[in-house]
Amino acid sequence: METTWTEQLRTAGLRVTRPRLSVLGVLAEHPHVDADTIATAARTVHPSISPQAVYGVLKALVGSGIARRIEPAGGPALYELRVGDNHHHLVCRECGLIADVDCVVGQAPCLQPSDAAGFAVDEAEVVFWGLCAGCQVARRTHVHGTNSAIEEGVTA
Amino acid sequence: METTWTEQLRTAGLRVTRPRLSVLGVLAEHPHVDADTIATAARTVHPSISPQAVYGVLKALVGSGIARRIEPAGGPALYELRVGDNHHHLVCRECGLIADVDCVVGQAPCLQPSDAAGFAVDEAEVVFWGLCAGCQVARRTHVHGTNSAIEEGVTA
DNA sequence: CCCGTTGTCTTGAATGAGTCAAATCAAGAG
DNA sequence: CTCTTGATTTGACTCATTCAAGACAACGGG
Repeated sequence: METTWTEQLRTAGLRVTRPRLSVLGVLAEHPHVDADTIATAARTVHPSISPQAVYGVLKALVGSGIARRIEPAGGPALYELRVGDNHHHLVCRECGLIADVDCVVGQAPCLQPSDAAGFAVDEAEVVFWGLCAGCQVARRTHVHGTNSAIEEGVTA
Repeated sequence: METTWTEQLRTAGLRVTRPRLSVLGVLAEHPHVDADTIATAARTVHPSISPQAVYGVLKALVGSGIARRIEPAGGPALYELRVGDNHHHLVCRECGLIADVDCVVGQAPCLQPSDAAGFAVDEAEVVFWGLCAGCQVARRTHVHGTNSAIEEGVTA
């Protein structure tokens, strides 16, 4: 898996650079991260990387279909490497945790709204909002404090 | 319809003020508008209204369930008065036009992902991305210019 | 193995949506 | 009419993201 990054970049017509490999490394470890977290994490392996380089890399990756950008309401954009399999997301209202959901309907699922109003639909984006397991427990225990750590744990 | 705004505000425990009625007026005429457009439009009827007042009003309206906030990726937040009927949206990639879609599956539709991963889901948000009728024509006519006017037309 | 081209990264500044805080103002109860 | 309290104004500020110019490095050709 790891060794294909170089090939993937080359195939996409992109040069293989340190910043790009660093960002890909971070994305592989953390399924859903924002640009700032990527920058911080990437710096442990490539200290001189700049925030703008991260934005540039991400734009290139998204543009060539290697990564995907998701923008949950009320937060910064997140990036993930899982592309092309039309999956959706569960977002925790409390802590921001994100989990993947495979599409309920099959391959091209929600692509048919009841009334398309003349639109040529090419993508259906589905976001499920709710409370993750951890935050449900925290709320039941009446520990109403905000455990707002945005961590990645549900990878399965 | 118009006369109930006052009642709606009172029922929600909110004071009936000029800025609030102005914003409600704009929202009633334009199904999906961003805060800045609301401010501009509201100013034709209440010239002294400030942008921050609009944000405050919108927050109050959303908080009490009178309005709904939607945040399409890559653009500012939009507001609409249609609430509580669990409908979704069609967004035009080209011009930003937004149309409503009634839910395909019924009342509480997409609320059941295939694998909830322990989440307690309380809302499913669906966004269909594509090209509106107008932009399809424009593209076929090889008029590849950007007709980027964000207007409301599909209210039906 | 070195060199030049060209795409990429760095540095620094700017934009735009949205928020926060203090002071003023007015809705509506008494 | 007056007072209380919630709403609005004004102004400064944060944060994510983008733009621009110059320095740098990947990699194909010599």
